[in-house]
Amino acid sequence: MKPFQIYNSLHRAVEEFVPLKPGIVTFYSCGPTVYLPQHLGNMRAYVFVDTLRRALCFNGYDVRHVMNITDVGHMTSDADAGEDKIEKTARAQGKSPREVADFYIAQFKRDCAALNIELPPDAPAGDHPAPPQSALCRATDNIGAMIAVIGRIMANGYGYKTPSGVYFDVEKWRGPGGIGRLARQSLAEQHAGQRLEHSPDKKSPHDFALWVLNQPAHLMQWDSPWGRGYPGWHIECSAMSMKYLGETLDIHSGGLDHIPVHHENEIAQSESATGHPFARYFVHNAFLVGMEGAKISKSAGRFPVLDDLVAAGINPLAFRMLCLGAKYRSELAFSISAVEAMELKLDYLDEFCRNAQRSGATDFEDAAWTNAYIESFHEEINQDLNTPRALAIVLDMIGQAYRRGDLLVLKTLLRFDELLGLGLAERLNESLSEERAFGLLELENLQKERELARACRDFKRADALRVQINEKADQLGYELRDTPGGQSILTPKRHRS
RNA sequence: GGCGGCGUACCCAAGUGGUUAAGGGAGAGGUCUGCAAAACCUCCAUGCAUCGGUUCGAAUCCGAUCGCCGCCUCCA
Repeated sequence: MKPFQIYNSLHRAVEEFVPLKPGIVTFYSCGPTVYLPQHLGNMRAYVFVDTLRRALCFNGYDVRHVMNITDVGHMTSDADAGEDKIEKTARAQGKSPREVADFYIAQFKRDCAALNIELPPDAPAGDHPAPPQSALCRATDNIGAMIAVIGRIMANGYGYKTPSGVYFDVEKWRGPGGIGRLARQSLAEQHAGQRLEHSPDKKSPHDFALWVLNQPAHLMQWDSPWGRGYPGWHIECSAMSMKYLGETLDIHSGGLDHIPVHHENEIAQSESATGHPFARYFVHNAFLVGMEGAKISKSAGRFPVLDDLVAAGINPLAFRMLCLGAKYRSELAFSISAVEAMELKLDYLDEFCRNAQRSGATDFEDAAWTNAYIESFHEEINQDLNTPRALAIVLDMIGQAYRRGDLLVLKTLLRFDELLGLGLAERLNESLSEERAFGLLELENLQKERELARACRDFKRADALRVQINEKADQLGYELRDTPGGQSILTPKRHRS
């Protein structure tokens, strides 16, 4: 089996993945900013993060995963005097910033759960002598860690204090490649068009805030060695990744849009503080786009959220499958019909699982012919997460199973689903709720009656009974279907069949 | 103005130098079935925005043109 390979934005190439410490991966993901619901574009990013995490686990790595939650410090503009987005929402809704953040964090977690995105456990609040190695951590719980990093940057001479804040001295920093290593864009090039506003306190317009001072209107303020204020918008990632995962990360993930500014600045800050490389692999996901090919974004106003799909009666996991149907580095054009096509296929997988179980697949080892599929599946995953190919292999295997009349491939399929995360095992094992079980029991008599009618070739009566049964079964999400053996069965209703 | 990306069938989408251009949806035909449904089978791009070039050979490399999009402001 070829080793896991991933596209590294640092070198713009697909590279073999080799962790710093054998068997262990430190993985930091840029998480949500919680002042609005996460739209489907955001959720695509987290499906990608989850898929990458699963792929690393699939390859036997012990993954230590940290994701941040930005609940302070994102400005409505980068002019160093903009309004904090969370505070803006708080004012608009008459809530405290913490309440706003809590609300959207809960919603984020709920959406992740619906998509089978496994988040790291909540980090304990406050400073701990031995912080956990996987954590979902909030910026406002880690102000101390941020101040510590800023202190190191200052001590190393890369920051300077002014009345409006503490800034990072971009011109002075000459780390490997300097600023622009990731984006491959020199500072001169970056600002050829000059859209950046100058703050009179900055030595250079490229300098960015580490700690903002003298903004009395801001609700969220903390004391620091430089005065009362709040952190700049890049420092949390440097501080929290260091705190939980160490000074050099194996993998740092985020959206493509983070390359030129956020990640550049993170690298500069972190490396000027520690003197060590910040992250060995930077991975970035491409956007979900609308039908016109335009980016879906929070600032653009209208954007679909997971609840919109749920309202349309679509299984959220169909959206996950849609994401898996395209490479994470390709733009994906979103449409309801595209999700529906995937939902159809998801139903097909569920149906296969039930068929396989009925034929006793849970009691036997899988057929030997699945080995070739296991190998090629793993190979595609290790090839920079080629999930579309992997999905094609899964479907091919199932078609093969039906064709051979040998459904003993359930274990293999469920093993694949550990990577795909479509929840096949959960739905298969989902025990019927009492109410539903009771309802189905009631239908069994009618079902037997119909079978009798069929045996007597009284098809008129059989069809009438089927209509009657289906009317009731439909309410329970089931439908009647005849099997080749002549038996009739009640089975979960397929979507849009 | 600078940097970057994309353009593959009706739709979504793999493939980035080499036999017949993955897979899915939609569509057409068929097998099976009392009928339905499910499942399976067959068909569905001599062509990969356009035009040139390199090569024995290109969707894949190079150049030009057209079109779309992203970033350089908060953004996955």
